[in-house]
Amino acid sequence: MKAAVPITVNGLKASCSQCNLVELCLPFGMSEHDLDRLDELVGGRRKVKRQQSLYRAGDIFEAIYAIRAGSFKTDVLLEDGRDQVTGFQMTGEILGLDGISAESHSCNAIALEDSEVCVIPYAKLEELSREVEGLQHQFHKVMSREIVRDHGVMMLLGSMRAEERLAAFLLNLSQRFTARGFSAAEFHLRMTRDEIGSYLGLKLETVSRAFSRFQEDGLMSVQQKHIRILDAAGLKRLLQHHPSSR
Amino acid sequence: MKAAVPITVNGLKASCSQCNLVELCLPFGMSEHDLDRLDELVGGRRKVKRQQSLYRAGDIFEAIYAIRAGSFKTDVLLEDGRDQVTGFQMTGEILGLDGISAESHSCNAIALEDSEVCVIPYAKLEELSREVEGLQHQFHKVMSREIVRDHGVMMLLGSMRAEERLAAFLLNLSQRFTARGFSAAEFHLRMTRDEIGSYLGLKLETVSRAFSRFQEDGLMSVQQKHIRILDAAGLKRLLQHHPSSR
DNA sequence: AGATGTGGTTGACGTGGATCAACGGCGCCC
DNA sequence: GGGCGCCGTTGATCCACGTCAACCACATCT
Repeated sequence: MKAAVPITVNGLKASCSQCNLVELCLPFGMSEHDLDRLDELVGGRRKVKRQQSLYRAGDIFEAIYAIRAGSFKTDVLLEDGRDQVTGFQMTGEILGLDGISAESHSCNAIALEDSEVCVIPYAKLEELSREVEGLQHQFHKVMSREIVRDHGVMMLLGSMRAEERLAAFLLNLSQRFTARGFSAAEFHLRMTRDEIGSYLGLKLETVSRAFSRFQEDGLMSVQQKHIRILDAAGLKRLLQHHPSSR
Repeated sequence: MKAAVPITVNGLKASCSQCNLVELCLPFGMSEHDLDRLDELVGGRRKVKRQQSLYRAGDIFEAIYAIRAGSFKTDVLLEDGRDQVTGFQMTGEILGLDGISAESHSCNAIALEDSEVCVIPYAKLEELSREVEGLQHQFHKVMSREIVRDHGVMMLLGSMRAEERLAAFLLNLSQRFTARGFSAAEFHLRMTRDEIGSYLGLKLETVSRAFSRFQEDGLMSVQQKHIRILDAAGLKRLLQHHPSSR
């Protein structure tokens, strides 16, 4: 439990070289030597309470953010009120890359739980990555990874059926929890059925039914947001088959 | 009409500063001074015939490409044979950004017509963008724009109905043709109904029916791949309404 | 403990788009 | 110039998912 602290930039000097998330975050793969130079990179930290936004669509773009603790969703809105969750982000992942192109953000980033981010002023990032080759390279990789990830989601939305989508989603979560040292099989969903549905292009009832189906089939146990995967291989098998390979 | 030339890197010295696509391509927004430095950037040109690939998923990543003439599609494949078109690219647009993250390409880039690209060796791009601030900034914007574009497609795939998807697609094409000095209303589709369907997460029959519907409703005239938009405002109106705002 | 609200589950029913099938237009190539 | 193959159109039918509605589980507040 953390003490209650107002949601502001705080003066605490953040240091990438000291951070235990270095293996997951922007500096991944950088040399010790280059890493030392990053101490000037992080402008500060910022806490964001559950349901509050780190930035909103239209905000001018000044910084990107590395998640230090907690998790977020990003979503985009259409004029007519429809919205779509474009991603869920966890510790070590980078938020805000969408803002570079238009110098203003194009989506909302909202905390799914009380969270904390490192603020990386973009001007400083560009400046430093002109000097530190490793940083430049890693930053490009992070952006490219985001593009590849989005292609995966497009694949999912464009050509998978409901249960396949949910299976792919859960396996992806599981793998990301594993990378963070948590159990691959048992975890707590931070988002609602509605948010999962929005991300997967499904209605919340369909998501709920797919969960029930997986449970009936012995693939997993589901109690509200608490998930335990019992048969990961079975879930993977769901993805290998054509939708209607009659 | 160009003379037939074998599909190889040719020795022709490409020059961004002389290129009439500069307003659309990577150097967009760069100063005259910075632009001069780009002459070392482009490694050469490469012609790609219709249906041939510029690169394939799994190829090691060495360069990104700027389309000088023609157009491409990119697609990703699932193990089970399903595939999904992730984008259509036209002159001035950049291909290959997906390759940076894993140092190998994650999708196929296939020419929709006989095309030509500028080859931009990635190592050289990183090197030069450490020296030329304008280039660094523009490159980041191009990557970010790709991310924003992908979010738009996710929105489309996740929350629009068939006719809305096609309308959005056509309006997007129209706008990109306009930016290239072509007619906003009348153009030639370079891709098949099947490819459009794959991109939009629909079957080719559904795409065909939506075209027929638009024609019946007087929104456009369609003759095979030749499209004329008669009522752009009507198409836009299709996008403003909820799917089932009963 | 009871009231209230948010999120999740489940059932009954409707529908948009997939599937299956037949056919038409057009270019290409022997 | 006739046959072949690809692409596109259209109709009939089916089904996965959406919609609508009722109900339940929990958390929070008083």
